[in-house]
Amino acid sequence: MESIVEPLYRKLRQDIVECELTPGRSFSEAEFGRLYSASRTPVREACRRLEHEGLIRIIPFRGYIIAPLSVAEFHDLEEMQLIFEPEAAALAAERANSEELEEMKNLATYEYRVGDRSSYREFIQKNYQLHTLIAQSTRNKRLYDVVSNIHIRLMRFFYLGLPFDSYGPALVAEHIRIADAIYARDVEEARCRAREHIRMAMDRSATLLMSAIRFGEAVFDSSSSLDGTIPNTRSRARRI
Amino acid sequence: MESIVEPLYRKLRQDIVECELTPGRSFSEAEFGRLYSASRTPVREACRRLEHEGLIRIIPFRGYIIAPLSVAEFHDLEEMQLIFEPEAAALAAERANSEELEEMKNLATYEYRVGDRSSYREFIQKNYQLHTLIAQSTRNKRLYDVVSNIHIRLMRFFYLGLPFDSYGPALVAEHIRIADAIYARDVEEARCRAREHIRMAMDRSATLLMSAIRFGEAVFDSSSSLDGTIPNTRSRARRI
DNA sequence: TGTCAACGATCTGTATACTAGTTACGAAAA
DNA sequence: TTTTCGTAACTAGTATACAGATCGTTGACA
Repeated sequence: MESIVEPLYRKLRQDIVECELTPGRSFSEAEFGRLYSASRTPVREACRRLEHEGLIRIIPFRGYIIAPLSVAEFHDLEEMQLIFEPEAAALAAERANSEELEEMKNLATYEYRVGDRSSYREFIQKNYQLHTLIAQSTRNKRLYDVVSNIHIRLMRFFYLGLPFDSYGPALVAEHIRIADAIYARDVEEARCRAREHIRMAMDRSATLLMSAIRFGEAVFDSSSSLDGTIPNTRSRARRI
Repeated sequence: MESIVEPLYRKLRQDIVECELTPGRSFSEAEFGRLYSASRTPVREACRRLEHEGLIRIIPFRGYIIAPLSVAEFHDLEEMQLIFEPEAAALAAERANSEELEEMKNLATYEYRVGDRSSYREFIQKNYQLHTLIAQSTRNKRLYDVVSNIHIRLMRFFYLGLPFDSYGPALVAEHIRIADAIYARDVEEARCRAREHIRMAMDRSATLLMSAIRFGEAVFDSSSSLDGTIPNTRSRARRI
C-alpha cells in the first residue's frame, strides 16, 4: 500500500528491536533519511509510529533517541504479561481453529541449541510468533495489538544479549505445556500453564538481574526513567 | 510543546468520542483542514495517531472515515476490560497514594440525575477519570495506556446515546464499592468488586442490545466488520 | 441500448521550502 | 579568569508544491 513509509517503519522497528540501533542513541530526521534513503516526511511518519509504540522518544526541536531500556520498563512489561497472557491462553483454548492449533504445536516445539547465538535469535522470533498467535486466536483484535506491542518491547531486552538463552530447555518445555493445553481445549489448564510460564520467566529474569547487580554491571540504562526526563548524555548527532 | 498538532489531535479526538463526527462519515485531509483551520501536515499527523488508536480508518489514496461502531468492537472492548480492570484495581489497592485514594472516592460518588442528558455526559467523563485514575495508580505506564485507550473507544458508544444512563444508580454503587476496597487496600476485594462491575456492565449492555434487536433497530453500524473491509456507503467528501 | 476504455476530478503520498525553537560557542565585559 | 549575553548552527514544525493512485463519468463503439 504505502510504498515508502511501511517498509521504512518495518526496517526501523526491526533495527531497534534487534538492537542494531543502540538504545539511548540519538538521531535527527535527516540522519535517518540518509541511513534509510528516504526523505523527511516518511521518516517522520515512521518515527511518530515508533514513538507511539514506545521504541523511540521525541525531543521537540532537538531530535530523537532510541528509547533506552530500563529495569522499570522490563518490570512493567512482565507485569502486563502476567495480566493478559493467562487470559489470552484461556480464550485461545476456546476459540482457536485447527490450523492455529497445529501452528502453535509447531512453534512451541522449535528445537534450539543452547549457546548458539543465531539459534537463540531464531528462538526469540518463534517465541514472539507463538505468543502473538495465541493472542490472534482469541479473535480479539485489541488484545492481539496489546500482546504484540508488549512482546516487541520485550524482544529488545532479549536481543540485548541478556543470557536468557541458558534457560532454553525450560522455556521450550513450558511452551509445549501451554500449547498442549490449548490444543486439548482445556481452558483452565491453559490459563494455569500460561500463568506459570510468565511467573517462571519473571523469576528467571529476577535471578539474572540480581546476579548482574551483584557483579556491579550497569544493567540497562541507569539514566532512564518513567517521568519523561531525557538522559543528558550528549547527542551523537550533535557531536558529529 | 507542539503548538498545532497536539490541540488539533485533542479536539479531533473529543469530537469523535462525543460523536460530533458521526461514525462512518468520510473526510479528506483538506476537509479537516478547513474545519479545524490547519494545513494538511498537522491534520495528517493527528489522523495517523487517531488511526493507531482505532478512532479513524485510513483508506489509502482515498481518504478517511470516522471508525464505525460495531457490536463486535463493543464486545472486544468489554472483554478487554474484564481482563485488565480487575488486575488494575488490585494493583491500585497496593500502590495508590493518598491523594489518588481521595480523588477516587470523589469521582466514584458523583451524584447524577437519571434522564438529565448533560448530567449523563458529565458522568461519562467522571467514569473515564475514575477508571484511568485507578490504572494510573498501578504505576504501570503500559497498563495505563491500554486502559485509557479502551475507555476512549468505549465512550463513543456511551455518547452515541445508548440508554446506559438508566442504570446510573447501580453504576455509582458499584464504583463506590471498588473505590472503598482500594481505599481499604484490600487487594482481593478490589479485584472482585472490579470484576463484578465489569460483569454487571456486560450483562446490562447485553440486555440493551437484545431489546434493541427485538425491536428491529439497526444497532450501530451493520456494515462494519473486523476484517478491514470498507463499508461501501458513498463518501460524503466525494458527493459534495 | 449496453459495455468498455480513456479521461479527468479528487484524493493521498512524498519531497522540499520555509518558519521557528533550542542550544552550543565564542566574544566581550566584569 | 570567569561570567554573561548574543549569535550562528542545527533541529523539528509547518506549509505547500508536485507526483501518482483511484474511481466516477462520459463518450465511442458494438
